[in-house]
Amino acid sequence: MPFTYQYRRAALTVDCVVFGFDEGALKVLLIRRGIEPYQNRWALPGGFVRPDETLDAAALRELQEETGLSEIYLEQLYTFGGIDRDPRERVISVAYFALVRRADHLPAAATDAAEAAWFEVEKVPSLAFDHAEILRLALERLRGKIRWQPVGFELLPRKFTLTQFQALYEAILGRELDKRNFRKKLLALDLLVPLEEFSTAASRRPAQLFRFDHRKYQALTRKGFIFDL
Amino acid sequence: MPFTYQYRRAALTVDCVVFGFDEGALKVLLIRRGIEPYQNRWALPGGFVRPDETLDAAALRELQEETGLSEIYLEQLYTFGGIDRDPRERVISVAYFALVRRADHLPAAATDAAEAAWFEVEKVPSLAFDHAEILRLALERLRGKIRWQPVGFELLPRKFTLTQFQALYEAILGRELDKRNFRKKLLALDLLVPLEEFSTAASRRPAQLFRFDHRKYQALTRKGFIFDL
DNA sequence: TTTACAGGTGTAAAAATTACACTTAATAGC
DNA sequence: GCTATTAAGTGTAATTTTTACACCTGTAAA
Repeated sequence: MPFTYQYRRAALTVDCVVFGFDEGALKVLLIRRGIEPYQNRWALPGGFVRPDETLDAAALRELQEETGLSEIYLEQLYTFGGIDRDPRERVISVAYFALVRRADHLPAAATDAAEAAWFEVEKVPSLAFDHAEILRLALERLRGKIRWQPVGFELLPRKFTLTQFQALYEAILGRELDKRNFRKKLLALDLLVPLEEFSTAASRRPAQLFRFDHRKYQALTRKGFIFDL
Repeated sequence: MPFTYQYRRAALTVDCVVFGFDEGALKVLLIRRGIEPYQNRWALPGGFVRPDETLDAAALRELQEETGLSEIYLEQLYTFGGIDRDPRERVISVAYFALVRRADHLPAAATDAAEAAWFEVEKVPSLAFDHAEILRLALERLRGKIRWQPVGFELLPRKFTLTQFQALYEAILGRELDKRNFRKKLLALDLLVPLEEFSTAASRRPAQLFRFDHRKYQALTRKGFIFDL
């Protein structure tokens, strides 16, 4: 027990709200806790920040360890410092939210023994700690953010159709959008590159595939832009 | 030295970016550090979070102690967890941003021995730690936020003229706004209550005074509204 | 060959935003 | 007390943006 301090110190954790889009629904990745407290309850992936690790690095590492995810969009959300968040002792949690391409990653758990699963955001079970509140805030942030920055790209496969894109936005915003107006505005941003390919999968008319132009996106992001639907 | 842990633990602080509006300019409150590190440098007001205190409570307490401010708008901004932020040891800082009515409060320092002063946001001196980055982020947040929520009210006296309001927005956004259009949009929000009073101070035509309708504001805030200028 | 189904496209009406200039009420200086 | 100065206050027309809306196309399955 080598580390002693004059005053009590809180433990520091990160928790990640990982969103994915699949089967037309917005989903969130949860893990089932193997230990007390809240044993067997579903919770957000997360864990302790190591002494020589930045907060961002801790969030990335935990995601990698618990879910096998890497190369994902990650952004700090909010820091939760309620006194009795954790029944054991005082724990401060820096919450992150992440967006992943479901298609790129394994269906559910990856490495750890812990069970992991995707839940539709409207159908999550009772969560451990204050994780329900963290999830609520993350959803609010995602819904707000998506109107300013087309972060939705992070949730779609690298090649996608406009219909897929619209379905994603409708799932996140929870309302229907006009097809023609949606396409008009989206293409007007000049961020999509039409490919010479068409989706073949479905048994219907093939749809043109697009990819996202990261260069133009970053240029626009620096200047700030509006993407209101 | 009674508190011992198996692993090293970071210290936890709060830092506050306090904005005020005065003499037509957006200002930020800084204190001069009395001790090392960065002795005599200007820094954001802040300090350690106590073991039984929420983060919000710590921010309010520090503001009260260091600047005498109370009853102010306060919002969590971001958490800074760089490894070498503080040369002494690892310190995690939860940054807040605050908006205060300059007229309601003392010109500068209030209680502590430390010197405190307001600086125009474009003319801040070199700051201690990573406080320049925190300030930069707070400014960005304020500029973004003010376009969605009329938080500017928090910076003005309780009774104000439309010209004062416009000057505040111009100072924050850093560009001139059209007087007629500004008034049209602002009054269309139906959040201002015209008073039967007129400003007498200046040596010119008296301007009508308004106050802010908190009830309508809260109702609108719940639904979400846009205030684009 | 027909049917089912998502893909794809343009225009007109309505609403919001922008640009713009003069009169008014008070004080200060002569 | 007359004049100059200063900010207060006010409306409309042009432009731009947003919204609402319906039919034809291409493929696969029946």
